[in-house]
Amino acid sequence: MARPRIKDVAQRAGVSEKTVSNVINDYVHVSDRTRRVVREAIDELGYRVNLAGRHLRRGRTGIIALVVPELDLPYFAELANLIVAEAGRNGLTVLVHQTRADREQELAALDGFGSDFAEGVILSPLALVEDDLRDRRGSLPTVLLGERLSASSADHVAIDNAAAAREATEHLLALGRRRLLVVGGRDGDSTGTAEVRTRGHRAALAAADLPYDPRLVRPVTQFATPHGAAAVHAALAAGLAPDGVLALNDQMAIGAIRALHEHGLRVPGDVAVVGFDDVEAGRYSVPTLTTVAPDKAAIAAAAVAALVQRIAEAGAGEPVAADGDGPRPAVRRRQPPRERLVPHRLVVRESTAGAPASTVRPDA
Amino acid sequence: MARPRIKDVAQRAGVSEKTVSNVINDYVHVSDRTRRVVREAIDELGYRVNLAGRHLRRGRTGIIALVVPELDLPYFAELANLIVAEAGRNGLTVLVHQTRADREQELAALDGFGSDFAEGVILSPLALVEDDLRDRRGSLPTVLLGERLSASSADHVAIDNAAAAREATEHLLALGRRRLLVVGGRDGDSTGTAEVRTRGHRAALAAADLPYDPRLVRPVTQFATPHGAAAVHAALAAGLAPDGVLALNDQMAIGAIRALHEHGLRVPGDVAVVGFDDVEAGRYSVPTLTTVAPDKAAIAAAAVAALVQRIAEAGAGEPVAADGDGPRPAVRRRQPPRERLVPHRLVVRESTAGAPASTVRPDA
DNA sequence: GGTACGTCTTACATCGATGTAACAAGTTGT
DNA sequence: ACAACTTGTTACATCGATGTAAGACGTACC
Repeated sequence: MARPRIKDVAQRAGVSEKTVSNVINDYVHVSDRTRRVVREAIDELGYRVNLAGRHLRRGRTGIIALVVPELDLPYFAELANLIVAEAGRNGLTVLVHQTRADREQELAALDGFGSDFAEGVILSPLALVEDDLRDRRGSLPTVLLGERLSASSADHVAIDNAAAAREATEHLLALGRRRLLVVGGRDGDSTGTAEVRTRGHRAALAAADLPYDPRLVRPVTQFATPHGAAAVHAALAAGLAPDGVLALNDQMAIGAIRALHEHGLRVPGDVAVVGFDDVEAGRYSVPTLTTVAPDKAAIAAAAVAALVQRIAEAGAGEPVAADGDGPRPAVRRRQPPRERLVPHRLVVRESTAGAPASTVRPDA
Repeated sequence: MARPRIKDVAQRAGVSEKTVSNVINDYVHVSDRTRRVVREAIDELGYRVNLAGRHLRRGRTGIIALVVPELDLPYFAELANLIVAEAGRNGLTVLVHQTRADREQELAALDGFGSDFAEGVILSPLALVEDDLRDRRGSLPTVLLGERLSASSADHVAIDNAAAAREATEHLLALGRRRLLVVGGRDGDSTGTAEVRTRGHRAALAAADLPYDPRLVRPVTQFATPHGAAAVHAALAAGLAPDGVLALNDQMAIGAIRALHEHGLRVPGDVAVVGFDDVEAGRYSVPTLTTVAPDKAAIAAAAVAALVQRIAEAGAGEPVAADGDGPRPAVRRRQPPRERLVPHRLVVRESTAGAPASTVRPDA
């Protein structure tokens, strides 16, 4: 009736509980006969190991948290996808949380949600400020994605946003576009994604000896499709007549294309559009979307690798499974935060090239 | 150095471990003074409850698994989003897994991934067949989404797919369209999504006294954008000249629009297109997409509610936290599987209506 | 004043799995 | 045949938190 325990398996197989445990964990010194008998008992009872018990004893849960602003933003969905897979390869299970860009939620995530369930956190912060990260007592191993928080004590994984924005802008300039609208852009010297990309954009303008018009930089409250559309509507209504759009993510680029369409402007004929992220939707939109493609698999791999290493470092100082009172292992020493830059490339498609491309054929 | 335990808090506060536990769990009979002292000790040490220990003792983990084919399919991402939120409201944490439509993975999910960590599973099956669900010994509480498996012992939540497909088809017929291509359709009498929707489509044709042309039903191997595009390419290449497309999800509809565009056909002028799922991409595509919109929030709510109930039923028969050897509670009796239909509605947009719609403005 | 009761706190056992150390058996060498 | 190993198995303590039952303390009432 109730779920069988190791004790039940042991009784049925006529061995001790520890022997069953040894079989389950592929301990070497178990005779083949015993092993077989235990396996049979396990099968007959439908026994499955209780992770609560195992985790308690082992001191490890094998669970990490992935914390993103919105899971239904395609960029984060695709990234979550890759991170779950990568974590699986490392024997870790991923708990996905979303914060809806709420600072309290992001702080809770850093704190392991008030418990020490997760062993580490991969966090894509939006609302946090640097002070939030300065002195975190709980100090759950943490890796940050995207936004950089300079004062932080956590590792950070991202593309070179300034260089990427600069390349995207140079691409538009090379096409002869001169009045470039930056959708989601924001002036300032903070380390936020919007600011860093805007600085890259300005660097490209400066390098080409072109003037910078602040009115063409349109901040948004969210990097979402409707906000991209609204920014374009507002810009056009304000009499600005852009011939190019640098949208700081693909969602906003798609919104921008939509808005341009509603104003009777052709893309790329009248206005060329570039996005960021290379989400799938941009590969099948009309027109297809030129975009800065981060190597998402590399981001996932780097983030998981960094977290695994941090967890190992943190665990090294703790008496994880040391019975008795032997001497403690070497004292843990916290390593300084690491910065990992991941490659990106500009993928040119119809929204800037104008050349018709054929849809990829699936299944041979 | 090492993470503080209840024992450490107790020592610091000068009380017993149980008293600390009582404070943490808001037990009533604790004096205000003691409560305050304990709270201070907790704060000073940065104590956080260890969930492994708590779960072991309580016999519950508060974790459910959500298992979907692909997290980066927008439909599942949006649904996951809602389910995570809904589960949170019920005090449950969600572990997200993806199966990539692999039968082994789906079976592993039903089995709780070989452990009894999760208390229940919400599964969107693609590769499972009915026999897989017939006699599951582990019998983790399970709720199925989408595909219906008639012989199953699990609850099921979905929209009325046949009725929805019928309504979508009737909409196309009402516009005067007569040669309707069914992208992703499939003849047969199974309970798979493709078959059920195709039957709904045929019912609409029959009700309108229109002939059924099997060549216009194009099966696909995956409900993904490129497959939708490929199906349209193939149909046009085969000389079929549809004036309407019923794509069985929005991803394929977007692929279909893309393919039609490449063939110089206008949407909806030459060909009207309807999709399923109402994903965000369809609200900002050019043209915007007419689609069958399932009430996703209702799906999430129904799925979580059903699972919560199943978990409660399953737990009722187990000696969850009964110390000693008192009499067991009443024997658990398994309830028959429940079928929950969730509302849907047809959202008419440009891809069939042709009337220009204005982009929604965000932020007031 | 003494008893009965209510409030607050504690000692202890327990959830399930596993590391440690000890102990049977069996093997090898001399 | 006996010591010195190796191999296979077991008893027991333990991870951290909490339910149970019982004890300590205080108050109220007769």
